[in-house]
Parts: sequence; C-alpha cells; structure tokens
Amino acid sequence: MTVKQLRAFLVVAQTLSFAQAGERLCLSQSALSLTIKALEDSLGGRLFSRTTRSVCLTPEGEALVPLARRLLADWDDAEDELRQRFSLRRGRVAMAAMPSFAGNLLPPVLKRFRQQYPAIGVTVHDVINEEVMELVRSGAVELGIAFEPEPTSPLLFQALYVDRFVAVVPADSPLAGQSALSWAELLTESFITLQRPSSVRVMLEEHLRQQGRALPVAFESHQLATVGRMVANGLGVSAVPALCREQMHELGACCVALGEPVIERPVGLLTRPGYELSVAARAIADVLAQAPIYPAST
Amino acid sequence: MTVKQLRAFLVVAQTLSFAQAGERLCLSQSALSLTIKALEDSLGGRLFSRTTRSVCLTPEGEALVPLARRLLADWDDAEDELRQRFSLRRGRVAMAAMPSFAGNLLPPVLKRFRQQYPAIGVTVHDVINEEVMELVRSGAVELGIAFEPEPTSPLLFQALYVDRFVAVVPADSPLAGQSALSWAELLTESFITLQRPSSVRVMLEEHLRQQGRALPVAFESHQLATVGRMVANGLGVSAVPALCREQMHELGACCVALGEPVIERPVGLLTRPGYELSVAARAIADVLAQAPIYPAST
DNA sequence: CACACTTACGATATTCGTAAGGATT
DNA sequence: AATCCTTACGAATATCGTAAGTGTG
Repeated sequence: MTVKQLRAFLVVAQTLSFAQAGERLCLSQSALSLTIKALEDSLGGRLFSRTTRSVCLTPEGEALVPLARRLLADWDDAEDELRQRFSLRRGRVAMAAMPSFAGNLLPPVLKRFRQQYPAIGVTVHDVINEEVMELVRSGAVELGIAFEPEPTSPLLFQALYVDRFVAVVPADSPLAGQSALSWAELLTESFITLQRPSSVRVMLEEHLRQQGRALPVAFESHQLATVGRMVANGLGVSAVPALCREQMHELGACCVALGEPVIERPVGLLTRPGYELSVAARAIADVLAQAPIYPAST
Repeated sequence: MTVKQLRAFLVVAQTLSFAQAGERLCLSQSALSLTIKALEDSLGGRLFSRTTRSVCLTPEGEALVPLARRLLADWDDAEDELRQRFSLRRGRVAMAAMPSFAGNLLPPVLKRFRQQYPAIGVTVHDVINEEVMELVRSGAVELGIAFEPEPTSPLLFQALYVDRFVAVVPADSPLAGQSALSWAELLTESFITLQRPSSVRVMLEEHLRQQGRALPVAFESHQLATVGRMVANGLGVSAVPALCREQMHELGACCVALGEPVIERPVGLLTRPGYELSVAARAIADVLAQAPIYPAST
C-alpha cells in the first residue's frame, strides 16, 4: 500500500468516478484504474464495486475511507512539520549562556532573532561557564556561549570577541576619575568578587597567582548584580569582564580600564563536535556572529 | 515523501549505518543512500549528518523519528485491519430477519457461522417482514431474511426454501389427532393470530379473502409465542408458517398439515441491488444457503 | 590502508498514456 | 449511439545494483 494509491482511493471514493478522479489527480483513467487495482490486490479484496456504468464503495471500501482520511491527514501534518522546521517557520532551540552574557548581550540578539524568525522558540539556560560547557557536551543544548575552553576540551569553539577585565570602583571613589588603574592600585582596596565555581573568580585568582599576587577578598556573592551593588555602596572594589560594564553603571558602580597584566579571554560559541546544528540553531549562531554589539577586542 | 522512504529512514536511524540498514532492508547501500537523499530533498533539509565515517541524526531527523514511528504504525494497523476484513478474521455484519426465522432457524445457522469465523460480529435485527425489507432497502443492513417480496420490489431475492402454513391446535383437541385438516374444519374454531402489520396475518387474510372466507379472529397478539401459548391453553386455533412448528410444540400446541388451498410462499435472502456484499456478509449468505435445516418444500 | 558513504552508469522494473475492448444506459 | 471502466502495448520514467570516487580513522 503506497501513499499515492491511498490518495487515489480517496479521490475516487469522493467522486465515485474514475474519469473525474483521474482528472483531479492528473492521471489517465487507465493509470488510475491500475493504481486502484494494485491497492485492492495488496489488501486482498475489492474496494469498489464497478458495474461498468457506475462505481460505488464496497463495505470494506467504506471502512477504509475514514482510515485513509486520518492516515493521509497525519502524513501531511508530519510532512508539514518537518518542512516548517527546515524553513525556520517552526522549531525550538535550546542554548546555554554564562550569566554575564545572558544578562547583557544576549537579549538584544534574541530580539533581532525573534524579529527575523518569530515562530522559533528559544530556551536559554543561564548558568555558569562550566555548566554551559557541560550542557553542550551532554547534548542538552545545541549552542553555548562561554569563555574559550582549555585546548584539551573536546568542544568546538568559535570566538565572537575578546573580553577583558576592567576595574569596578564606587562612583564617588577617587579611583573613579582615572583613565586607567594598575592592579597594584586596585588591590589596595577591599575586594568583592563572585563565589568559587564562577569562572570569573577562577580566572582572576589564576592570573594574579602567576604574578605572585593574592586576591584580598572581603565579600563574595554568586550574583554579579550583588557584586555591583556592593561596590556602588562603597564596600570595596571588584574586577569584571568588560561585558558587564553597562550593568555595573546601572547599579551605580564605575568601570575603569586595568593596566598590565591585561586579563583577557575570548568569548564565543560552543558546539558539540560531530553533531550538526539544527537549522534554527544555525540561524541563532549566525545572528550572534553578525551582531554588531561586541566591545572592541583591543 | 513515500512509505518506503520513511521505513528506510527509521531503519537507518536505528542502526546509524547505511550498510547495516541496507542489509536489513534488502537494498544496496547506494540505493538506500539515494532513497534517503530523496526523502531529505522532499522535506527540504538534511536528516542525517554524515561524516563519511559515521552517521548520526540531525536535530530535525531526531524530531522525525517519533513522527515516523507513529505514522508507520498507524499505516500498518490500517493495512492489517483491511486485510483481516477481507480474510474474514475481523468484521461485523448487520442483518435483519423476520421474527419467525430469527427465532427458529437463524440461531443454529449463526452458531455454525461463528464456529467457522469466530471473529466476525453479527448484528441481527429481529423485525417484522416489512421492516426487514425497509432495512435492506435503506442500506442499514446488508442482508435480510423474509418472504419473497412482490415482483415490483427493487430488492434482490434468493430463495432458501418454500414455507407453507400449518394449522395450530390444542394438543387435547380432537383436531390434533388428524393427519391433515381442511381450512373449513379449522375456521369453525375461534381463531388466534398475529396483529395487523405482521405479514403472516396479512397473507392469511389475503388468501382467505380470495376464496370468499373471512378470518374469525378472537384473539390477536404481536408475538408468535403468545399465539402458541393461547392455543395450548385452549383459547382457539391458529395457522402459522411451518417454520414455527418446533416453537409451537415447545409451547404445548400441536401442528397439523392444512389442505387446499395450500398457502405457501418462498422465504429467502434479500439484498440491495447494485451494492456488493462485504466478504463477511457473503460468508453468512453462503452458510445460510448451505444450511441443511430447512423443511421440505413440498 | 581499510572502511563507509556518495556518485556514476548501465540494466531492469514500474508507471504512464494511447488505443482497443466490453458493458450499460 | 454515447459513456465509462478495463485491458493491451509501447514509451518514458524511476529504481536498483555494480563499480568507481572520496574522505576519515
């Protein structure tokens, strides 16, 4: 039993005429006759009762009509579903982004994406850098946005821009007026930073340890917003990726460039090697790559 | 999108190997490759991600797997359903029979039918002769069992046997001992018969009117069983088709042959012209025609 | 180098349309 | 006689398998 046969059957069942049905199916009478015959043979009995002059359904044919209708409707629905996915008129993408990106650069990108493909749903997992990598690695999400992983990581990385740490100081601090700060100057103050699993914290400690410095941590939080608020209230200073500059300003803190050693690290797209992206995920990746919203890398 | 393509897709999705899938499908690698390619083209995108060395599903392919499973399962179910109908391993037949037949000869016939085709359901409408014809005419039932209709009737009739009226008298009546009765003898008694719409009543009156006799109706009922019981209790006599002889005996009444004029009429199968019987109905008709249970026609 | 999928090409099957046949109104 | 379905047959199309090509482990 083939799709074509079933479609032909339904049209004949509706018109009760091989000639009319053939016309509607763009098929000659003879071809249609053979098609129905083949269907009947495959099922083991007659579906139509032909009396050379008139055609009518046998009881078995009658029973097939509703079955065929449902079958073909489901068939067409499934076909449509897939076609819509491929043509970006439907779908859902799961992605993960580290909080600093998810909260700052991602929303405008998603807005643009939404304007372009309004029927594609997006699930964003706003988790710390390490969990982004884990979600991508496990296949739970198709796309991740995070710092460039170690070379030993099996994940594919495509850089979007290079992020650089900047100092965060209270707006009324004397440090706020300077065009740039040295680490030595910054570290004389009480330091506020994120809690341990955070990659921002880990990166900071790692780089400073390499030059023999330690982080004088006075307060820590697991929310960037809290860090910013603490700095704004004069509890101390911090250092965050430039990505968060806007957010810090909004919280009332001031960002100042940091001198040597410049701590910077590429931020970009993580994907799982060996697995293709869905058309929809590919579209998000493209919008991300073309978005003109990234801070200069220098 | 064709059935063959979808089946091929599912096997490849399971094995994740064109070679193995081809083997299971009895298809060469190349043919399978083309089949999948055709499916992908028809849907507008890739379903598998091939890296010359390994095959895996794209997210869209992943989405198609459950759809394809359901689609093909439904497809096979429908195919099976029809095949079972044609092979008499499933189905339902609606038929109608006049009460005298439905209550006497039909049960053993249906028992035989059931033994032969245990999975075919039968709906029997036990209604008076005229309604049997109406149900067949309207297509509500495929088969009817009734007296032969008038030649003007559009229904097809196939005789099973010829039924003849016999007298019904109380067992303790002097009439019960005779080998045959004349209508003159019978009509001297109080007469019990069925109520008006019944064809038995109509036929009786019609035949007697032709010879200038009237029916001295004392009691009437719309149930043959009640008529029999009334006769058994000495309320009077009756005349019924020979078909009901057994039933009358069981009710305590006695049946005796009737002399001239012999009232007889063929009983048989009614079908709708121009409409084919279902395989299952055909099977019942065959069992009915071959059943060796009919009284001799003479 | 070996394996696994793709592409190319000739052979086989299927499907199609035209034309003839048969039956009914 | 006209209409409608079936059957027959040659042609176009599609599908298949073998074999060569290509990229990966």
